Amino acid sequence: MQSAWAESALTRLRAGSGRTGGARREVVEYLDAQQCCLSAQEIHEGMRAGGARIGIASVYRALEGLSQLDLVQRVELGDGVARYEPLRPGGDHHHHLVCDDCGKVEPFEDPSLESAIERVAVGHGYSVAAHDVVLRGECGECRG
Amino acid sequence: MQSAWAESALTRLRAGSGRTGGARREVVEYLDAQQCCLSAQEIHEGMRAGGARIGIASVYRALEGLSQLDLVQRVELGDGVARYEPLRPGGDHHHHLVCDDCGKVEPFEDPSLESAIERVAVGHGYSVAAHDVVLRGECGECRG
DNA sequence: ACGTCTCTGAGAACGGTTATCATTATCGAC
DNA sequence: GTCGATAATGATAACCGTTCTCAGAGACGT
Repeated sequence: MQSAWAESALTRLRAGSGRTGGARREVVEYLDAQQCCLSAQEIHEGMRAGGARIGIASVYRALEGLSQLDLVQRVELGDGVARYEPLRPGGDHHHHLVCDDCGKVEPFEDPSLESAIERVAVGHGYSVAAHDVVLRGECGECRG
Repeated sequence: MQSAWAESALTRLRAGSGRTGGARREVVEYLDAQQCCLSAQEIHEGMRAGGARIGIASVYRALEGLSQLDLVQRVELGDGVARYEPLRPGGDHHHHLVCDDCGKVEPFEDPSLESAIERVAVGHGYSVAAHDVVLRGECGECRG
């Protein structure tokens, strides 16, 4: 059973070069089961733990291809590692709250934030393809 | 002639350990003359080009200290390198527009964006210490 | 000026990401 | 189904930004 996202991702990847090897398909399926962003290394370890014999290079290649097709969102949370998450059409567009203490990452969405961003982009003559908003601080638990 | 920011930065760096070597002072002075964000390597090269015999390690150390004191803002634009810019009190709090084509980085500020962020933080019980907003796309020139 | 202790700078080490390359697997043609 | 061309794969090396190490230099109190 595959979601519409996974199906679309495989189709569009295949359209690029005519072929789809096993590695890219497995990456798509693994990503499809995730809720929030993961680093390339986490994806690699998770897939190996699940029995896949995939190489780290293939994970990066798959993510690069998916990113260029706007099928995954590349997210930088400020710790120097890139994270990735599926970009489902019309779906749950969100950003991230990061706790500096415990490292917890929490998604959020806010329509007024989105409209403010859109206003800025238009006002500066930009055609904005992507935007990241990262809030860092202390979460409720760490504040005690 | 030093700005209030440079003076405050040197005073507060000195308060930390009691001493201020030449390297940190030169980094502060160099940063003080900048308009927008620079990477550590750009800062290093710029200072060497200006005749300073500073090592890259000292640049990173100075930036780390300044960052902990909230005297510089660390900015990630999504290309995997950290950039830094002076954080002047009460001043021009801004975020960045990045052109995917020509690489141009342009600052912007938007009060309604700030208030939307503040609302999100409060709503999630976070005490937000910092936030980054990065918009990526094509600038007016590259769109033709 | 002296001694102590921090800062400094060169280079090594580190970790995430990208490039290389021999091998494997896919897909169309037959 | 088999074959051949060719893209994908995975192990490893290379790369690059950042951090660590350490001997030597410099700053500060006396």
